[in-house]
Amino acid sequence: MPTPSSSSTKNSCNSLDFERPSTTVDVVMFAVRDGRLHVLLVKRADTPGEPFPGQWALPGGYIDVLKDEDLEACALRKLKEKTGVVSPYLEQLGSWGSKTRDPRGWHSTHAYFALLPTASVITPVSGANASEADWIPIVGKGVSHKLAFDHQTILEAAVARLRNKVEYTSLPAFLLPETFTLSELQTAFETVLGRELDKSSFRKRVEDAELVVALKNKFREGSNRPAQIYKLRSKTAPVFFPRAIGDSKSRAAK
Amino acid sequence: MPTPSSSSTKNSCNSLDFERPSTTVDVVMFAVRDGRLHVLLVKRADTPGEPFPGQWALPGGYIDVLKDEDLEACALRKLKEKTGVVSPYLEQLGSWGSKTRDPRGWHSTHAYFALLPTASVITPVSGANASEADWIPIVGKGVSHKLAFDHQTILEAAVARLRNKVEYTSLPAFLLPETFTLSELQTAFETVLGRELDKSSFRKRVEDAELVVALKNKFREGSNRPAQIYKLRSKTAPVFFPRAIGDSKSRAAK
DNA sequence: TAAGATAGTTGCATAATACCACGAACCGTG
DNA sequence: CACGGTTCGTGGTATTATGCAACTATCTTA
Repeated sequence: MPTPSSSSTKNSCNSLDFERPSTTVDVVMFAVRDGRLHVLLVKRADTPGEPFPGQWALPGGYIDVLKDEDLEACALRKLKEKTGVVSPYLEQLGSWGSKTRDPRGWHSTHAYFALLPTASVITPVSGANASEADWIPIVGKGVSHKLAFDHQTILEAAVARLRNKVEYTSLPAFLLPETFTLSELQTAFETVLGRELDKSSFRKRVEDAELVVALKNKFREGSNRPAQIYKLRSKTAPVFFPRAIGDSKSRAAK
Repeated sequence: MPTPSSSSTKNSCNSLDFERPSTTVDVVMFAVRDGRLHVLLVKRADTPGEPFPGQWALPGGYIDVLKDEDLEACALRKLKEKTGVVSPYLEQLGSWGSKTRDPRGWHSTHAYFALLPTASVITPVSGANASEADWIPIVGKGVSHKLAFDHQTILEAAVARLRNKVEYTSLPAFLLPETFTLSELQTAFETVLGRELDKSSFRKRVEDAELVVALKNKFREGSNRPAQIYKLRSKTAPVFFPRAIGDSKSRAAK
């Protein structure tokens, strides 16, 4: 993760030029491990002079104007560097920028969030060039660590967005391996949602939306009655259900 | 709208420093004029050397690291400069950044979209310091002009987002003056949606969501039967309806 | 072979909307 | 001052996707 070598306070030049804010890209990467939702966080270097040394932060960093063609390419690069995954579900989350969010001066960040299939999580973290990294479980609105910068805010926004979208999209499907049973799919929804769902309703919904395709003669065996194995009809495009799941009371903002 | 005085190709300094992308904020401002949805566009200066001279573009420009506290403040500043409106509905739309979207080099922009009440549109455009500006009608997915940079893409994203949100939120209410009749409210929805709605369903929806409050003994007179006048229960917070409007077929992406 | 567990189905209740029809209040005209 | 025309406002049934509950099916384990 690149870092400006001059971490001096102001980076404007002799400047008739406008002083320009620094720009970063951060990625909130979600995955399910042993039935719980996790985020990938990195521990910042303990170098003095660097802001928030030794603190947990979202993976990300400065845009490389030579390597990165555009914002999404930059996010994908960081994703690949950290997890090795090349084409996960990736969505722009929003951007945060202010005078004060980074002690080095005006910074803005473009935040993305990604959903990684469980398979790829087995490669937990290559201890790459950068510092430590680990999967941290989501607790409540975020995570039980203090995060660097405004990453707490960003993470909470990502969790809120994901939880909200579960209500009417098929996003949790992207947290599963290529093939899965309907029970596993339902569990993924429940994990993200933090609440149990009715089996019958869930299956009708999935069926009517034509989200999945049954694999002929493929069954998950070993645990009692064998379960039909399915795959997604579209590996990349999420499905939008006609109505939100859950009772109208539980739904609220954004 | 500020512009870097050195419009030379590269703006990195002597630089051990990382070369950093330029950052702008653009605002898609919507309003309803004589029954049609409009956007505010500005004509770029005809200065040679400037990219896209004389072309229509979204209002926006570079972040002022001295004046702007954060991104939203920057968007609000531009809104006020162009329209005089100080507290409209404002929502972050997304960000676009790439090596090629601005011929001067790596640029990224933070895009917002705003909904302005019809009253404030009477002040169409102060010909302020900058160049020409005008309200342009939305046709189809966007506007029938060629726009500078990737502003066509951004505008289309804004229109799509607005149209999508009409289905399940009360956003069009922010396009109306403080007080209005239910018919006017419905018309605002229809204007944005581009399709007619059933009166009975619409009113039940609005009623159940407790979106509006009736003003006792206030009626719009002059046109046949007087109509009850209402105001929003909350001037700032949108309401989320329990289900999407319209038949499930018409609904599709994002 | 019976008990337990997971998979999968069926039927009725519910909630918010679509669709259609009607009543209410005001405006113009003759 | 009756009467058609227009806009405002409401009420009734149909539709659709979900919630909820009971039931059957198939395998494992003892």
